[in-house]
Amino acid sequence: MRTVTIADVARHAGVAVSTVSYVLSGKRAISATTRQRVLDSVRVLGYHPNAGARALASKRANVIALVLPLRAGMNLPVLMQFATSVVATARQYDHDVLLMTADEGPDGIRRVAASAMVDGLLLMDVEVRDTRVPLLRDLAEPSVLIGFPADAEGLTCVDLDFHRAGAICAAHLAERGHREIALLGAPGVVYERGTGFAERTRAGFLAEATERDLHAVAVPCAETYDEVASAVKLLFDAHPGLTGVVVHNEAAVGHVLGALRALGRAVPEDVSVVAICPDDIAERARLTSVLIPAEELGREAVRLLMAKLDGLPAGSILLEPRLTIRESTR
DNA sequence: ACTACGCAGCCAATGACATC
DNA sequence: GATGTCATTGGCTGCGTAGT
Repeated sequence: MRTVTIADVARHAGVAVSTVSYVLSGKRAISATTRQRVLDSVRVLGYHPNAGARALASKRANVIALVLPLRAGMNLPVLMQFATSVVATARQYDHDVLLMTADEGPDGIRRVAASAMVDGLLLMDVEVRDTRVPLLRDLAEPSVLIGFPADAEGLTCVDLDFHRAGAICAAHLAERGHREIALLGAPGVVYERGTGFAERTRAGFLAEATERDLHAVAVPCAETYDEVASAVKLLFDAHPGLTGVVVHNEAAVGHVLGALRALGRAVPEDVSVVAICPDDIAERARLTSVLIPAEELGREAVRLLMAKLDGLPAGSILLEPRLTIRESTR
């Protein structure tokens, strides 16, 4: 059976092709009776617009690219929260999402953008010196970054204010009377790569600790139980007076708690723990935490990209972190 | 003023035909 | 036979306008 085109709908409804187009796009007023006749024909014939033809005529693909590197040390559940939120929000703006991983490198981004396959790009896991950033400046298509590169001039970026997040955690522990605190961060490779959020959390944490005259250390943290356990043991061997720990590593949170238990240190009686992680993880373990608002970040990123597609100015956004106090700190 | 129509144009792929 | 030129094709959008 031949696919149904807009011409079939027009014939069936007894109107012009352009009238059908206007009914469907809503860009011009069409009388209620004509409108209903067209919509009935659409339903009866089972018409769906041809995306290729629509892109040809409108110069809009109604597709955005989500560039997601899937590098070592990334936390997949959090990444999926972002991706889900991006796809759902894009649908609200009548856009679909093309998922790109990093295997193809900058060439892949260039190819997809230059071929008019997508109208705009969303980049996740942006590094401080991201090689993709210079490319984005040259591209005709608008883009939004989730994460901040070193030089964000002329770019639209969205992120949680991780510097503040690190500081808030240190401040909370200080207010609860802790004098010696530690940050267990992302895996080492993440710092070596220059991923902004990891570095900024550490900087904010250490700066706030210095400000409040605390003794503070920050160490990277792997994700298998054995590695976490030995890191935690080393930490307490080196700093026996440690009573406050901030964990900025979703995958390691559970292991850190297990390792503390194994060392005979009770939470929160002996050690207070603050996590920077999605709410569901913190909720499950009743941890005091700063939420990573993946859902909101994805939504805001799409919103900004859509604004840019409409030619509107779109400034960068830093979301203010919020601390939720649960049972793991005292 | 309002409604709906006609038609040019969007761009890459393909076919028809001419030239080397 | 390979190569070049040009018109046509596809589904849809949106400007300009005819008919009330």
